Amino acid sequence: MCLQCDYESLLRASRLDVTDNRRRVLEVIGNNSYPLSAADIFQTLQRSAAINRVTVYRILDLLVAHGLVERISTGGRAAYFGLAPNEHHRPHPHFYCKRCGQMECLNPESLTLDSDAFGKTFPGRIDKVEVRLDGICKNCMR
Amino acid sequence: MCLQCDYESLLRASRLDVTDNRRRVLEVIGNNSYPLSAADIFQTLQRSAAINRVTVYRILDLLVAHGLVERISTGGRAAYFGLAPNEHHRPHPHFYCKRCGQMECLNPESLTLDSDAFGKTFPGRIDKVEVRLDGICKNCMR
DNA sequence: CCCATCGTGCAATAAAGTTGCATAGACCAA
DNA sequence: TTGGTCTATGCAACTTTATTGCACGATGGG
Repeated sequence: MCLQCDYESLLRASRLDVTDNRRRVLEVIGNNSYPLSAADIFQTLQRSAAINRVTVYRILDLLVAHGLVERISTGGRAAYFGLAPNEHHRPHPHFYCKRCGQMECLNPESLTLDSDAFGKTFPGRIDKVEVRLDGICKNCMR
Repeated sequence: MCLQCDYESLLRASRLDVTDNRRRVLEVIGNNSYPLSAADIFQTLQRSAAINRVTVYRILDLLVAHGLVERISTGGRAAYFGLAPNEHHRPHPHFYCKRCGQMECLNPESLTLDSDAFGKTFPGRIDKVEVRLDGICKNCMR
Protein backbone atom coordinates (compact mmCIF):
# COMPACT_ATOMS: atom_id res chain seq x y z
CA MET A 1 0.00 0.00 0.00
CA CYS A 2 2.80 2.36 0.74
CA LEU A 3 6.20 2.10 -0.79
CA GLN A 4 7.06 5.60 0.35
CA CYS A 5 6.60 4.75 3.99
CA ASP A 6 9.54 4.01 6.20
CA TYR A 7 7.98 2.04 8.99
CA GLU A 8 10.78 2.59 11.42
CA SER A 9 10.47 6.35 11.02
CA LEU A 10 6.74 6.12 11.44
CA LEU A 11 7.24 4.38 14.77
CA ARG A 12 9.81 6.90 15.90
CA ALA A 13 7.64 9.80 14.82
CA SER A 14 5.02 8.49 17.23
CA ARG A 15 7.63 8.20 19.98
CA LEU A 16 7.36 4.46 20.05
CA ASP A 17 10.41 2.31 20.66
CA VAL A 18 11.32 0.43 17.52
CA THR A 19 11.19 -3.29 18.07
CA ASP A 20 11.39 -6.08 15.56
CA ASN A 21 7.86 -7.16 16.20
CA ARG A 22 6.39 -3.68 15.82
CA ARG A 23 8.26 -3.10 12.62
CA ARG A 24 7.14 -6.45 11.26
CA VAL A 25 3.48 -5.88 12.09
CA LEU A 26 3.56 -2.48 10.45
CA GLU A 27 5.30 -3.92 7.41
CA VAL A 28 2.73 -6.63 6.91
CA ILE A 29 -0.08 -4.12 7.14
CA GLY A 30 1.68 -1.56 4.98
CA ASN A 31 2.77 -3.96 2.28
CA ASN A 32 -0.76 -5.14 1.68
CA SER A 33 -3.04 -3.37 -0.72
CA TYR A 34 -6.07 -4.27 1.37
CA PRO A 35 -6.77 -4.46 5.11
CA LEU A 36 -6.10 -7.69 6.97
CA SER A 37 -7.62 -9.34 10.00
CA ALA A 38 -5.55 -9.89 13.14
CA ALA A 39 -5.51 -13.60 12.30
CA ASP A 40 -4.18 -12.89 8.78
CA ILE A 41 -1.46 -10.70 10.20
CA PHE A 42 -0.54 -13.27 12.81
CA GLN A 43 -0.30 -16.08 10.26
CA THR A 44 1.76 -14.02 7.88
CA LEU A 45 4.19 -13.10 10.62
CA GLN A 46 4.46 -16.70 11.83
CA ARG A 47 5.67 -17.75 8.41
CA SER A 48 8.81 -15.65 8.72
CA ALA A 49 9.52 -15.91 12.45
CA ALA A 50 7.77 -16.96 15.64
CA ILE A 51 5.57 -14.42 17.37
CA ASN A 52 2.79 -14.72 19.91
CA ARG A 53 -0.82 -14.09 19.02
CA VAL A 54 -1.28 -11.83 22.03
CA THR A 55 1.73 -9.78 21.04
CA VAL A 56 0.12 -9.14 17.69
CA TYR A 57 -3.09 -7.97 19.34
CA ARG A 58 -1.15 -5.75 21.70
CA ILE A 59 0.89 -4.21 18.93
CA LEU A 60 -2.22 -3.62 16.87
CA ASP A 61 -3.87 -1.84 19.81
CA LEU A 62 -0.77 0.26 20.27
CA LEU A 63 -0.55 1.22 16.62
CA VAL A 64 -4.23 2.07 16.50
CA ALA A 65 -3.94 4.14 19.69
CA HIS A 66 -1.07 6.08 18.14
CA GLY A 67 -2.92 6.61 14.91
CA LEU A 68 -0.55 4.66 12.69
CA VAL A 69 -3.04 1.96 11.93
CA GLU A 70 -6.78 2.07 11.41
CA ARG A 71 -9.23 -0.51 12.71
CA ILE A 72 -11.97 -1.19 10.19
CA SER A 73 -15.15 -3.05 10.98
CA THR A 74 -16.63 -5.60 8.65
CA GLY A 75 -20.05 -7.03 8.02
CA GLY A 76 -18.64 -10.07 9.86
CA ARG A 77 -17.07 -10.60 13.25
CA ALA A 78 -13.38 -9.81 13.11
CA ALA A 79 -11.88 -6.36 12.77
CA TYR A 80 -9.54 -5.58 9.90
CA PHE A 81 -6.48 -3.40 9.98
CA GLY A 82 -4.96 -1.05 7.44
CA LEU A 83 -2.58 1.88 7.48
CA ALA A 84 -4.28 4.91 8.93
CA PRO A 85 -4.87 7.91 6.70
CA ASN A 86 -1.85 10.20 6.55
CA GLU A 87 -0.28 12.53 4.03
CA HIS A 88 0.30 9.70 1.56
CA HIS A 89 -3.04 7.98 2.13
CA ARG A 90 -6.32 9.79 2.09
CA PRO A 91 -9.27 8.35 3.98
CA HIS A 92 -11.25 6.07 1.72
CA PRO A 93 -14.21 3.71 1.85
CA HIS A 94 -13.95 -0.06 1.87
CA PHE A 95 -15.77 -2.89 0.22
CA TYR A 96 -16.30 -6.11 2.16
CA CYS A 97 -17.15 -9.33 0.35
CA LYS A 98 -19.50 -11.38 2.49
CA ARG A 99 -18.58 -14.53 0.63
CA CYS A 100 -14.79 -14.64 0.72
CA GLY A 101 -14.29 -12.19 3.57
CA GLN A 102 -11.82 -10.10 1.67
CA MET A 103 -11.85 -6.38 2.09
CA GLU A 104 -10.92 -3.95 -0.69
CA CYS A 105 -9.92 -0.33 -0.51
CA LEU A 106 -11.97 1.93 -2.74
CA ASN A 107 -10.83 5.08 -4.43
CA PRO A 108 -11.09 8.10 -2.12
CA GLU A 109 -12.99 9.98 -4.81
CA SER A 110 -15.43 7.20 -5.52
CA LEU A 111 -17.72 8.05 -2.65
CA THR A 112 -17.46 11.38 -0.98
CA LEU A 113 -19.11 12.52 2.16
CA ASP A 114 -19.24 15.96 3.68
CA SER A 115 -18.73 15.19 7.30
CA ASP A 116 -17.08 18.48 8.23
CA ALA A 117 -20.29 20.43 7.88
CA PHE A 118 -22.12 17.80 9.87
CA GLY A 119 -19.48 17.75 12.57
CA LYS A 120 -20.09 21.42 13.28
CA THR A 121 -23.69 20.82 14.23
CA PHE A 122 -23.15 17.57 16.11
CA PRO A 123 -23.11 17.89 19.91
CA GLY A 124 -20.37 15.32 20.51
CA ARG A 125 -16.87 14.55 19.33
CA ILE A 126 -16.39 12.77 16.03
CA ASP A 127 -13.11 10.87 15.76
CA LYS A 128 -13.68 8.84 12.67
CA VAL A 129 -16.00 8.35 9.76
CA GLU A 130 -16.25 4.88 8.36
CA VAL A 131 -17.91 4.12 5.05
CA ARG A 132 -18.22 0.48 4.15
CA LEU A 133 -20.00 -1.28 1.33
CA ASP A 134 -21.01 -4.90 1.81
CA GLY A 135 -21.73 -7.30 -1.00
CA ILE A 136 -20.17 -9.92 -3.23
CA CYS A 137 -16.93 -9.20 -5.03
CA LYS A 138 -16.44 -9.84 -8.71
CA ASN A 139 -14.44 -13.03 -8.13
CA CYS A 140 -17.16 -14.53 -5.99
CA MET A 141 -19.90 -13.47 -8.41
CA ARG A 142 -19.10 -16.17 -10.93
CA MET B 1 -38.61 3.93 16.02
CA CYS B 2 -41.73 2.98 14.19
CA LEU B 3 -45.21 3.48 15.50
CA GLN B 4 -46.67 2.87 12.08
CA CYS B 5 -45.25 -0.62 11.85
CA ASP B 6 -47.36 -3.63 12.57
CA TYR B 7 -44.77 -6.26 13.38
CA GLU B 8 -47.05 -9.18 12.77
CA SER B 9 -47.81 -7.94 9.26
CA LEU B 10 -44.14 -7.37 8.63
CA LEU B 11 -43.45 -11.00 9.48
CA ARG B 12 -46.28 -12.24 7.31
CA ALA B 13 -45.22 -10.03 4.42
CA SER B 14 -41.89 -11.86 4.52
CA ARG B 15 -43.71 -15.21 4.56
CA LEU B 16 -42.45 -15.98 8.02
CA ASP B 17 -44.63 -17.81 10.51
CA VAL B 18 -45.67 -15.48 13.28
CA THR B 19 -44.48 -16.74 16.63
CA ASP B 20 -44.50 -15.01 19.97
CA ASN B 21 -40.74 -14.88 20.12
CA ARG B 22 -40.33 -13.42 16.65
CA ARG B 23 -42.93 -10.78 17.30
CA ARG B 24 -41.32 -9.90 20.61
CA VAL B 25 -37.84 -9.57 19.13
CA LEU B 26 -39.15 -7.36 16.36
CA GLU B 27 -41.08 -5.25 18.87
CA VAL B 28 -38.06 -4.65 21.05
CA ILE B 29 -36.02 -3.59 18.05
CA GLY B 30 -38.80 -1.52 16.54
CA ASN B 31 -39.79 0.25 19.74
CA ASN B 32 -36.28 1.53 20.30
CA SER B 33 -35.10 4.76 18.82
CA TYR B 34 -31.57 3.43 18.49
CA PRO B 35 -30.07 0.08 17.55
CA LEU B 36 -29.45 -2.52 20.26
CA SER B 37 -26.93 -5.30 20.71
CA ALA B 38 -28.07 -8.91 20.82
CA ALA B 39 -27.31 -8.88 24.55
CA ASP B 40 -29.53 -5.80 25.07
CA ILE B 41 -32.35 -7.44 23.19
CA PHE B 42 -31.98 -10.68 25.11
CA GLN B 43 -32.03 -8.92 28.47
CA THR B 44 -35.02 -6.81 27.56
CA LEU B 45 -36.96 -9.87 26.46
CA GLN B 46 -36.01 -11.80 29.59
CA ARG B 47 -37.62 -9.13 31.72
CA SER B 48 -41.07 -9.81 30.28
CA ALA B 49 -40.85 -13.58 29.69
CA ALA B 50 -38.25 -16.32 29.51
CA ILE B 51 -36.47 -16.85 26.22
CA ASN B 52 -33.25 -18.57 25.30
CA ARG B 53 -30.22 -16.60 24.21
CA VAL B 54 -29.70 -18.86 21.20
CA THR B 55 -33.27 -18.32 20.10
CA VAL B 56 -32.62 -14.60 20.06
CA TYR B 57 -29.55 -15.05 17.88
CA ARG B 58 -31.45 -17.33 15.54
CA ILE B 59 -34.36 -14.96 15.23
CA LEU B 60 -32.03 -12.06 14.59
CA ASP B 61 -30.31 -14.03 11.82
CA LEU B 62 -33.66 -14.87 10.35
CA LEU B 63 -34.92 -11.30 10.44
CA VAL B 64 -31.70 -10.01 8.93
CA ALA B 65 -31.82 -12.66 6.19
CA HIS B 66 -35.36 -11.59 5.34
CA GLY B 67 -34.46 -7.94 5.31
CA LEU B 68 -36.67 -6.90 8.22
CA VAL B 69 -33.77 -6.05 10.47
CA GLU B 70 -30.41 -4.53 9.74
CA ARG B 71 -27.15 -5.62 11.33
CA ILE B 72 -24.95 -2.63 12.08
CA SER B 73 -21.31 -2.91 12.96
CA THR B 74 -19.71 -0.83 15.67
CA GLY B 75 -16.25 0.37 16.45
CA GLY B 76 -16.38 -2.34 19.12
CA ARG B 77 -17.03 -6.07 19.03
CA ALA B 78 -20.74 -6.78 19.17
CA ALA B 79 -23.12 -6.16 16.30
CA TYR B 80 -26.14 -3.92 16.79
CA PHE B 81 -29.58 -4.38 15.33
CA GLY B 82 -32.16 -1.92 14.10
CA LEU B 83 -35.16 -2.00 11.81
CA ALA B 84 -34.05 -2.31 8.21
CA PRO B 85 -34.77 0.57 5.87
CA ASN B 86 -38.24 0.36 4.35
CA GLU B 87 -40.86 2.79 3.12
CA HIS B 88 -41.16 4.38 6.57
CA HIS B 89 -37.45 4.38 7.38
CA ARG B 90 -34.87 5.69 5.02
CA PRO B 91 -31.32 4.41 5.28
CA HIS B 92 -29.35 6.62 7.62
CA PRO B 93 -25.92 6.82 9.19
CA HIS B 94 -25.15 5.95 12.80
CA PHE B 95 -23.04 7.43 15.51
CA TYR B 96 -21.28 5.07 17.92
CA CYS B 97 -20.00 6.35 21.25
CA LYS B 98 -16.79 4.56 22.12
CA ARG B 99 -17.21 5.40 25.79
CA CYS B 100 -20.73 4.27 26.65
CA GLY B 101 -21.27 1.96 23.70
CA GLN B 102 -24.54 3.50 22.74
CA MET B 103 -25.41 3.90 19.12
CA GLU B 104 -27.52 6.75 17.75
CA CYS B 105 -29.38 7.03 14.49
CA LEU B 106 -28.54 10.16 12.55
CA ASN B 107 -30.81 12.08 10.26
CA PRO B 108 -30.89 10.58 6.76
CA GLU B 109 -30.17 14.02 5.30
CA SER B 110 -27.30 14.80 7.59
CA LEU B 111 -24.75 12.89 5.56
CA THR B 112 -25.52 11.94 2.04
CA LEU B 113 -23.63 9.67 -0.21
CA ASP B 114 -24.12 8.99 -3.87
CA SER B 115 -23.64 5.28 -4.01
CA ASP B 116 -25.89 4.63 -7.00
CA ALA B 117 -23.47 6.21 -9.42
CA PHE B 118 -20.62 4.30 -7.86
CA GLY B 119 -22.55 1.04 -7.97
CA LYS B 120 -22.80 1.27 -11.76
CA THR B 121 -19.05 1.23 -12.18
CA PHE B 122 -18.29 -1.36 -9.50
CA PRO B 123 -17.62 -4.86 -10.80
CA GLY B 124 -19.39 -6.70 -7.97
CA ARG B 125 -22.70 -6.67 -6.20
CA ILE B 126 -23.36 -4.06 -3.53
CA ASP B 127 -25.97 -5.07 -0.99
CA LYS B 128 -25.54 -2.43 1.62
CA VAL B 129 -23.84 0.84 2.37
CA GLU B 130 -22.95 1.49 5.96
CA VAL B 131 -21.88 4.89 7.20
CA ARG B 132 -20.79 5.06 10.80
CA LEU B 133 -19.25 7.84 12.84
CA ASP B 134 -17.24 6.94 15.90
CA GLY B 135 -16.51 9.27 18.75
CA ILE B 136 -17.76 10.42 22.13
CA CYS B 137 -21.39 11.39 22.61
CA LYS B 138 -22.44 14.58 24.30
CA ASN B 139 -23.37 12.85 27.56
CA CYS B 140 -19.96 11.25 27.83
CA MET B 141 -18.17 14.49 26.93
CA ARG B 142 -18.75 16.07 30.33
C1' DC C 1 -54.24 -40.65 15.20
C1' DC C 2 -49.76 -40.52 13.03
C1' DC C 3 -46.28 -38.33 10.81
C1' DA C 4 -43.69 -34.40 9.13
C1' DT C 5 -42.17 -29.97 9.95
C1' DC C 6 -40.76 -26.15 12.37
C1' DG C 7 -39.60 -23.34 16.48
C1' DT C 8 -37.36 -23.51 20.75
C1' DG C 9 -34.24 -24.85 24.57
C1' DC C 10 -30.01 -26.66 26.38
C1' DA C 11 -25.25 -27.98 26.32
C1' DA C 12 -21.20 -27.86 24.03
C1' DT C 13 -18.18 -25.61 21.01
C1' DA C 14 -15.94 -22.00 18.21
C1' DA C 15 -13.91 -17.50 17.13
C1' DA C 16 -11.98 -13.26 18.45
C1' DG C 17 -10.01 -10.75 21.76
C1' DT C 18 -8.26 -9.68 26.76
C1' DT C 19 -5.97 -10.19 31.27
C1' DG C 20 -2.56 -11.61 34.72
C1' DC C 21 1.66 -12.94 35.60
C1' DA C 22 6.51 -14.28 34.70
C1' DT C 23 10.62 -13.79 32.08
C1' DA C 24 13.88 -11.50 29.19
C1' DG C 25 15.95 -7.77 27.25
C1' DA C 26 17.09 -2.64 26.93
C1' DC C 27 18.61 1.42 29.06
C1' DC C 28 20.64 4.25 32.62
C1' DA C 29 23.08 5.72 36.88
C1' DA C 30 26.58 4.77 40.10
C1' DT D 1 30.59 -3.79 35.61
C1' DT D 2 26.62 -4.08 38.75
C1' DG D 3 22.21 -3.17 40.10
C1' DG D 4 17.74 -1.11 39.33
C1' DT D 5 13.95 0.07 36.57
C1' DC D 6 11.16 -0.09 32.73
C1' DT D 7 9.16 -2.09 28.61
C1' DA D 8 8.23 -5.86 25.31
C1' DT D 9 7.11 -10.45 24.86
C1' DG D 10 5.34 -15.05 25.80
C1' DC D 11 2.20 -18.26 27.90
C1' DA D 12 -1.98 -19.85 30.06
C1' DA D 13 -6.31 -18.83 31.46
C1' DC D 14 -10.32 -16.36 30.73
C1' DT D 15 -14.19 -13.43 28.63
C1' DT D 16 -17.32 -12.13 25.24
C1' DT D 17 -19.92 -12.93 21.28
C1' DA D 18 -21.81 -16.11 18.38
C1' DT D 19 -22.78 -20.90 16.33
C1' DT D 20 -23.81 -25.93 16.11
C1' DG D 21 -25.91 -30.33 17.25
C1' DC D 22 -29.35 -32.61 19.18
C1' DA D 23 -33.73 -33.34 21.53
C1' DC D 24 -38.26 -32.02 22.71
C1' DG D 25 -42.76 -30.13 21.96
C1' DA D 26 -46.35 -27.90 19.34
C1' DT D 27 -48.88 -27.55 15.12
C1' DG D 28 -51.23 -28.91 10.96
C1' DG D 29 -52.27 -32.21 6.97
C1' DG D 30 -53.42 -36.77 5.55
